[in-house]
Amino acid sequence: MVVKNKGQANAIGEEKAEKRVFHNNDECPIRNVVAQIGDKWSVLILFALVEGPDRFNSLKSRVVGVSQRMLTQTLRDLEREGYVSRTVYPEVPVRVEYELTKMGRDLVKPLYQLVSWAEAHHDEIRRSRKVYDGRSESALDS
Amino acid sequence: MVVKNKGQANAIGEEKAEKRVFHNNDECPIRNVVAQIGDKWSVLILFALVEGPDRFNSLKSRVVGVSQRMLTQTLRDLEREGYVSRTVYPEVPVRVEYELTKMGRDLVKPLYQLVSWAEAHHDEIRRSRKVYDGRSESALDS
DNA sequence: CCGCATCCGTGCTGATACTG
DNA sequence: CAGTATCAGCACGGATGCGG
Repeated sequence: MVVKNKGQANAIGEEKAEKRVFHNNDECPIRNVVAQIGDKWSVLILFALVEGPDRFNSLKSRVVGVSQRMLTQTLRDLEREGYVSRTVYPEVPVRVEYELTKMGRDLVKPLYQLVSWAEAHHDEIRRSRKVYDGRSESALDS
Repeated sequence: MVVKNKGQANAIGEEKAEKRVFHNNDECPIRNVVAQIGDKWSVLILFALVEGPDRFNSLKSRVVGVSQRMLTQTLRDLEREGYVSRTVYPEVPVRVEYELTKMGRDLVKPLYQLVSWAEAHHDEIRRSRKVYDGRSESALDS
C-alpha cells in the first residue's frame, strides 16, 4: 500500500504517531484487492462458489441478473487473481466447473465478516440515506 | 442478501445440497455495501479517517492522487451512507472536519480484516497474475 | 454447453476553471 | 480553505450474434 510514514510502518491501526499517507497506485494491496472484489459481480459469484464447485450455466442461473459476458469476464478475472480454478471436462457436451482455490476460500472468510456486517446494518444505512436525501430536498426551501 | 432457497434444482440432478440463489438488486445488502466501499477512493479515505478527524485539504494531501472532485464526491457518499460526519466551523477561513461516525468505526473493523488479508496475500496474488498472463502468451505457440 | 466478438449507451473519473 | 460547474475520455457493462 506504500504507507509513507517513518520507514514504511505496516498495517493500519497500529501506532498513533503522525498521520499516514495513502497512495492509490499499482503497489497498493488495498486497492489491488478491493478493486477486484468491489466490482459488480465478484462477491456474489465468490459466495455462490462457497457452497461447492459449480458449472457455468448453473452459476448463471444462481447469480440472478448476470449476463453471459460479465459472468465469463468476472470468472476469468477471479481465476487470474488466483481465487478460482477452472476445470474442463471434455465430455459431450463440454462441462466446465469452477471452484474456489485455497486462496479463494481464505478470502471468503474476511469477506464474510464484511457481508455479515452489511446485512446487520442494511436498515440503518438505508435510513441514513433517506435522512440525507431528505435534508437535500428541504435545502430548497426559501 | 435476498437468498431464494426454493426449488431451482434444475439441470444436472446430482446436487448434494440446495444451492442458494443470489440477486444483485437494490435490496441486496451485499452489493449495497460493497458497491460503495469498492469504489476507487472510499477505503483509503475511511482508513485515513481512522486516525482521527481531519480537514478537507489535509485529506487531499494524505490520500495521494485523489482529485478535489472525487474527494468531495466520495465524502458526500460516505456521509450519505452514515459512515462519516461533516462539521463546519465558521471561522476565517472556514474549517470543515470529517470524522467517522459510530457506524463508520464499526465498518472499519471487518474492513480491516479484509485489508490485512490483502496485505498478507498481495505477493501471492501478483504471482498468480503473472502465471495467468504467461499462460495466455504461451497459448500463441504453434 | 460454454463461451468469444462486436456494437454501443451510460456513468465514472480526471482536468480545468470559477465561487463564497 | 472548501468547495461547485462544466467538459471530455474511456472503461464498465448490457444486448446480440456467431463458433467450437
